[in-house]
Amino acid sequence: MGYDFSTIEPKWQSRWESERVFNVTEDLTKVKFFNVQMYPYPSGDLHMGHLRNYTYVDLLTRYRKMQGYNVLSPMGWDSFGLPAENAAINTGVHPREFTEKQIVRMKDQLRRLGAVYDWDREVVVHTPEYYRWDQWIFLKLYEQGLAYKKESPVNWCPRDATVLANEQVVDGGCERCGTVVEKRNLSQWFFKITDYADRLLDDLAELNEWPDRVRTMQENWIGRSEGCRFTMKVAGTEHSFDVFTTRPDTSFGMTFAVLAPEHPLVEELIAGSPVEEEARAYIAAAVRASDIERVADGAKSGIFLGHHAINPVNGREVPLFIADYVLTGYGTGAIMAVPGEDQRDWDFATRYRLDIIPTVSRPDGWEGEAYSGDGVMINSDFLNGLTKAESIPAAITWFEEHGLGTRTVQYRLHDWLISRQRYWGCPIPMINCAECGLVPVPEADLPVIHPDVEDYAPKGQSPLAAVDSFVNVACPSCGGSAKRETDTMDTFVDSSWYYLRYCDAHNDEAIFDPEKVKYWMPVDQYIGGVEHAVLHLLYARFVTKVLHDMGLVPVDEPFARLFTQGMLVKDGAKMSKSKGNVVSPDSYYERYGADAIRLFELFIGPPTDDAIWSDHGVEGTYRFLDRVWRMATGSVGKTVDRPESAEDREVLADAHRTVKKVTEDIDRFSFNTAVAALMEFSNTLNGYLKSQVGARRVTVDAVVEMMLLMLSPMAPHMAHELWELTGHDGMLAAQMWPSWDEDLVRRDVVTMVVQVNGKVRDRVDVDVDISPADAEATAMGLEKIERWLEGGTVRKVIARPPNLVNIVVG
RNA sequence: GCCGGAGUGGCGGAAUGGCAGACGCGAUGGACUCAAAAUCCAUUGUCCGCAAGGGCGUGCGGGUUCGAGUCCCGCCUCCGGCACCA
Repeated sequence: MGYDFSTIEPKWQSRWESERVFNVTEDLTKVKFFNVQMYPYPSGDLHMGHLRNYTYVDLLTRYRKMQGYNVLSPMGWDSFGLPAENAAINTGVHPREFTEKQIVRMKDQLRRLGAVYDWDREVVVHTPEYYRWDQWIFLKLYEQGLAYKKESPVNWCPRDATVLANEQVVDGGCERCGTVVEKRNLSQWFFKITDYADRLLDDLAELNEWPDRVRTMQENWIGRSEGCRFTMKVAGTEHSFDVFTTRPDTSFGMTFAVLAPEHPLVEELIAGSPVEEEARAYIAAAVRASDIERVADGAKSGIFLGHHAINPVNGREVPLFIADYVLTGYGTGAIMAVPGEDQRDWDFATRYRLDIIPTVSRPDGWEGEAYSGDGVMINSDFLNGLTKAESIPAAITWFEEHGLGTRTVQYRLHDWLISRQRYWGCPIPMINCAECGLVPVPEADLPVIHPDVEDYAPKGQSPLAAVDSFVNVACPSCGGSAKRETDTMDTFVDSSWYYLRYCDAHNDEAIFDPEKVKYWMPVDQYIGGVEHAVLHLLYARFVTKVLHDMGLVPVDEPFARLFTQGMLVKDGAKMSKSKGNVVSPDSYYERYGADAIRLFELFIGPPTDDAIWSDHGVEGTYRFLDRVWRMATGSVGKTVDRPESAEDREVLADAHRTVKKVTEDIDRFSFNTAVAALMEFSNTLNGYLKSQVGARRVTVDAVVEMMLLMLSPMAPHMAHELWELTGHDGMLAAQMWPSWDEDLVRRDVVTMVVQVNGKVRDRVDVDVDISPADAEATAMGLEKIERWLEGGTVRKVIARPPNLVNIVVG
């Protein structure tokens, strides 16, 4: 009977489901393991790149379960968002219908891979059951002042006709469609993530089980800078403005000052002035330009405002400019310019022939550019003679003592812009009343149901605004007529807390039962793509901290251990629909089956690294599985009953060594070498089964059993079928992971390498406990070695028994 | 520019400072077959040599060490992230 995966696979898939093998409840007698992958957007077809991730997650679910953990591995759908809406615009199919069809398809594909989940806890974002609690979270943030509406310059994608969060602007373009993002002044909803900037930064230190890469990316994104903020007066006026600098030590080198074109003071300074017209044109151009356009040419331009600012450290009056290299969104939107120590200021000063006064002594020969390195202070009055490191705090102290400035911390992180002018998202639960202003929807009125519309096309405001029955509402406060907020929430709000909902997915009284969250949280293993390093992973940490501060979640970091898998690459690009290089698993399912695909996904390379797709690879893992099948079903060699021989014992010992290796490899996420170890053992077993005397039946039974246990998380269908065929009771998934016997693993005789001057010249089998002296003697006595020693003097012998002896000859 | 990561056979990749190339793919030869597929066996870094054997070899140049793919210093190339962030 051959390896017929096409009947085996559906059989076990339905048994795992119908026998509820992977459905769990809170069980205080067991150690929990909360295994979560970043839930997918239901985009339809899964390709080989997706299957890699799903295989990793499923392997861990099955492996940890066999180790006795109470494993929760849930699944959900990030089902709000632009793709469904765009599909609706193109095809006229309602996003809900489109999305729900995709979910059905994807579930089917997960099933076909043999991926198992606790489907009782399925979370579907676009259902009122779920998004109701998005709205609830919004209200809680609003209560605490952590959600607010404000007019500010925001990123606008003209193609998707919606605003975007800073995190969703990639290389100056829209994360979704790539269109160059514009700046617009709009009134938008924000979450005040900057209140948590320090904690989000500091707590990264606790996340030891996160990849350094991700931690560094978050660190850079939060972008904490320590420095000094001080006020500068505009000479001859009542006006003043604040500047922020990380280099207060260079204040004596200030030779001009710059305001961002959008700075509020600019209007007052130019009104009625000779430069008004020129300045207005410059400002208009700067405001209109996208960020990348502003950066593009690299040349610094600006306009002298006809005013001077007073440098507080020495009273010097310096010319005041507007220039678009100063950004309105960072610091105070105004700078003191120190061309001697800042290259941007240097470039500007050179162009406009402004003074350059060095304040830090240069290395010999340094000229033609700004110097930002270390040195001794010069031209700097009371700072002269100090080093850069000494003079930064000294300068801040001076500002503080004179009441002119303060030590401050500046973040690159901005508040999270969460409102979107699109249809397919969670409605923001706010009402605008002419009498009462902004009024939150009372909790009892949640959910604010997302209404159907006829026309999904983006128009610069949410399509919901066209639904009169949705928009017009009685004010919850005064009862008068009022209008609903029609913007929807960024889908990253949905995904910032879904893992918490898994703990209690269908609670309709509360967002979740804190007791259940207490049992399951934190997520023990979180798996997903590194592309979420600063988006989702930062937002999720923020929301968890807020809910923690509210006393709802016991932990203040959601993900104890993070694993970011590499991408699957084909034809030099990440496998993706948009690149048109996807490999569909369909034909591979038909030819080789799910287990061979899974095994190849594991074997293809280190999970953290990108891997290159190879059409032949699956064939290799299929051959391996087919060989295991034949060995386990007795069609290879013959077995006999006889007492145990040394050879039998060695095969058993090898099986134990394999268990040890596979266990350690899975624990360190080295799945490719775990598979290789199993292949290696199968080669050993194959040779043993074909041995002249015949393999010993008891030994074969024992090692095949171990092999099936190890294969269970990797190639579960075949392993389960063979488990049953070889006469075992109970389902394989419910068995314990095998352990190994250290006495068997230990080798009595090992191969010792003998080197002469570091080059391997011979090998010899020795007792594992050989003493250094005996090892040396054995090595020196080898015929081949003696030849290498002839004519030389032995200077030194390094003995590292039982592995190596190195003889140094001079 | 700054911050990460990586460079090993024809290919994917292995290797707590101790036998470089495990395992797999591909290739070559053989067995089985009328033939093919499947399967099985063998070979497969490179150079010299009939062989025994030896030389060389982990991006480049140095160093530490009895011994370096691995550690240190200086480069090169590629990939990723951040970037007029004051």
